[in-house]
Amino acid sequence: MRPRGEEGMDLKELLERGVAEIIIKDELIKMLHEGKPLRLKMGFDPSAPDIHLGHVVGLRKLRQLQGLGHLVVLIVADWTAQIGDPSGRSATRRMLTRDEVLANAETYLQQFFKVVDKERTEIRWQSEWFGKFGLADIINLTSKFTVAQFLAREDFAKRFAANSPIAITELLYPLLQAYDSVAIKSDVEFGGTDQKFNILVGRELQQMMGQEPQQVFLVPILPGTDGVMKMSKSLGNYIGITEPPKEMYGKVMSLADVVMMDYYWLLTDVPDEEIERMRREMAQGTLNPRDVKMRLARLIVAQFHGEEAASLAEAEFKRVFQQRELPSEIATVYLDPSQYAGRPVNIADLLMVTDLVKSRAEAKRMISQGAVSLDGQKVTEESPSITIADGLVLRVGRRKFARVELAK
RNA sequence: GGAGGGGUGGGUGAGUGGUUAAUACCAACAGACUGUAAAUCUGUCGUCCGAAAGGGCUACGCAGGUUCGAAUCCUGCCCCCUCCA
Repeated sequence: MRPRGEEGMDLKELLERGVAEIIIKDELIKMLHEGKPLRLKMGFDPSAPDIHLGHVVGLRKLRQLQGLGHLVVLIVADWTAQIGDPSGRSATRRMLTRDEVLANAETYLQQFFKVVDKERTEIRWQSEWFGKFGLADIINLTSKFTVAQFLAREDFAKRFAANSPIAITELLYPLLQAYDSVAIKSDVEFGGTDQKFNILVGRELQQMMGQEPQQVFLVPILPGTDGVMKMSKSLGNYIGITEPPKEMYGKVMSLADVVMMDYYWLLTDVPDEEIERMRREMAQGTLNPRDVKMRLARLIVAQFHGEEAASLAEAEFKRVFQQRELPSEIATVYLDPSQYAGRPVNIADLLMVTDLVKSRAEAKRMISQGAVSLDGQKVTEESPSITIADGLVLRVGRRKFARVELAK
């Protein structure tokens, strides 16, 4: 599934809708009018192979520009991934083996091409050029920049002022990224607003090495499902593009209302005027935000799973969460008859063996909170036992279900 | 090389001998309500036994020790950070 409407998309809209900043916009427009295919640089860190909606914001822009005939150059940062981050501050940036890099790259590409056109993409491995880099090359590279230049970056300046550590590798990283731009002769580099500094370093290095400096295309950072922090896997507030339709739909529905319209703006093709209209009508109270969010959920699921899956996910959502009925499919757990047939079974035990709770303590908590039901009947006793009948449906809270059956 | 600060439950971060399974905030989970898995309110939030009352076990970087009793004191070790050189 690909975002719709990218072919022949209005240039003005392409450069404004869902865009944070373009440096230098006039030059980019000029380049786009010249008609020759531009090289659109996008980097990928193989230590984090899963793509979530936050990444999709930029990928949609790539796709739209591909629609105008331009070429995406995807850089697999295999070389830096194999160095790792020796500062050890982040467990996510550990050193990867060659095999891990390859496996992650494969996963990534598979997801990447759900949004970006494979036919108009060139894949480059960073080790192509850094593989033959020596110490002299690195010193040569660092000699082109000063500490003052780096302190111009707000993040570094703040940390420096606050006596917080700044690892040398953190200074090296933008240089490597900048050299990538030189290596592939990038015309435009894409990234979130947090990449501004790094991408600008790329511009400078290209100029120093006699290339035309790349343009900088920055997209806004997408807020996560909590509506406060940026979407990221480590914060657990993300929606992955390979998540199943139901899950994806549900997660969109769990978005804080305040960021709903950002999602429309950044991740859908709903026209600006219509977004404005919805915003207005919700403020007036004539439009139910729930319906606006349901439409959003549907649009997003459809992008990755198709219209049909989106409809099914929506129907399922209505059934399970709005009407509190059972989902269409419930996993069946088969129990050993010699242990469970024809005798009373403690419900807490049953919740354990069906994996609906993590511990007996949790099971008791759930029961006392009135979260447990059997065939739709709420469990109210403190320590209930039942005799198992085939097809019995257990429910814990709103989202967890299991059907039990005695194994034959 | 020298001086100092610190490692606490998913996260931030209190707590300097007992009433501390450990304040608070965030996240998470449940319930109510609703406009949705939004917002709000209430509750829960190590685990095992127990219907419950209650009782075990495990937990404050690691290993020992002092003590009736330690996250808190002592010793050693590991790790992180800051400053001076």
